Amino acid sequence: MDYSVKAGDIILSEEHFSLDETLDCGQAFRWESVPSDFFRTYKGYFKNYPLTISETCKGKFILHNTTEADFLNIWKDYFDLDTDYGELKRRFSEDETLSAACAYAGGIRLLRQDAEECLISFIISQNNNIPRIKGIIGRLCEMYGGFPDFKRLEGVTAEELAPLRAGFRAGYLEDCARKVNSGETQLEKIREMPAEAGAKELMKIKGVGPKVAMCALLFGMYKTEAYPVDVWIKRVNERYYPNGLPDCVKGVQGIAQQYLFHYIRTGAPKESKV
DNA sequence: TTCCAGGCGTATC
DNA sequence: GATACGCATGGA
Repeated sequence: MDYSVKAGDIILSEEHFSLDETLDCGQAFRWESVPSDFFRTYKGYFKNYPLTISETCKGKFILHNTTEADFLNIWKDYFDLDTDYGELKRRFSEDETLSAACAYAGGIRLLRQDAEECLISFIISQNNNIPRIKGIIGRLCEMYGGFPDFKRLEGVTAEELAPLRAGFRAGYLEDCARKVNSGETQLEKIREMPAEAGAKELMKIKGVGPKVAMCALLFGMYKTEAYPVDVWIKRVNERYYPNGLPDCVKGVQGIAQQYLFHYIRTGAPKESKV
């Protein structure tokens, strides 16, 4: 990673980074591609700090209207720019499937997102599709003038959330807000726990099962050993890893999961019937 | 019309 | 502990 300041913008070089592959791969739901003169431009947020970022060519980026202080304090961490993804991918290359997945979409990075936003977002994600998840979250942000933290959601009821059209998940959000605000669920303690113990704690919330808990830990608390298993990863496990994951992913299964998730959905050859 | 979407709660065995 | 089924909503 290398950067410079130029006319109020940050100019960033990072070889292992693609906006499409990182911001539109189902780990974050508040980034949208917008028209521009550049190869690609996205608008989105960390918490409620806005950013417009362009990819001008492979490995070259502009963070528009961004001070060096904001880059160093917010965006460098958010985009996980201190982690060497080249080194990670070299480790993954020991495994044939992961090697193919990294070759297919080598610009994926694991975002260091906000814990509260991720917990809420992945409760909404269950038995749902990505465009509709984005719609519900968009309406939530509209209702509260930005993504609400749990303090903002204190005492909220499923009825009050009806305009979101979140369906049966509204009741889950109500229970989640109540448990976090009462201190029954302590996210900062969970952040310090090993993933398995943290997941067990999160699963006391109604509507949080193993998959949502692991997503909250991986995406919202950078627990890289958390390995969320959804229908797609279940297919990966059955097809490529019937005897378990390879040793080379130890400790960073969650990052490997991102490459595998994207690969099995859009890149892997179709399974032929025997 | 039916099926599916980054699952989970509940009932039943 | 394993398995079957319903669940709100909306797009394909």
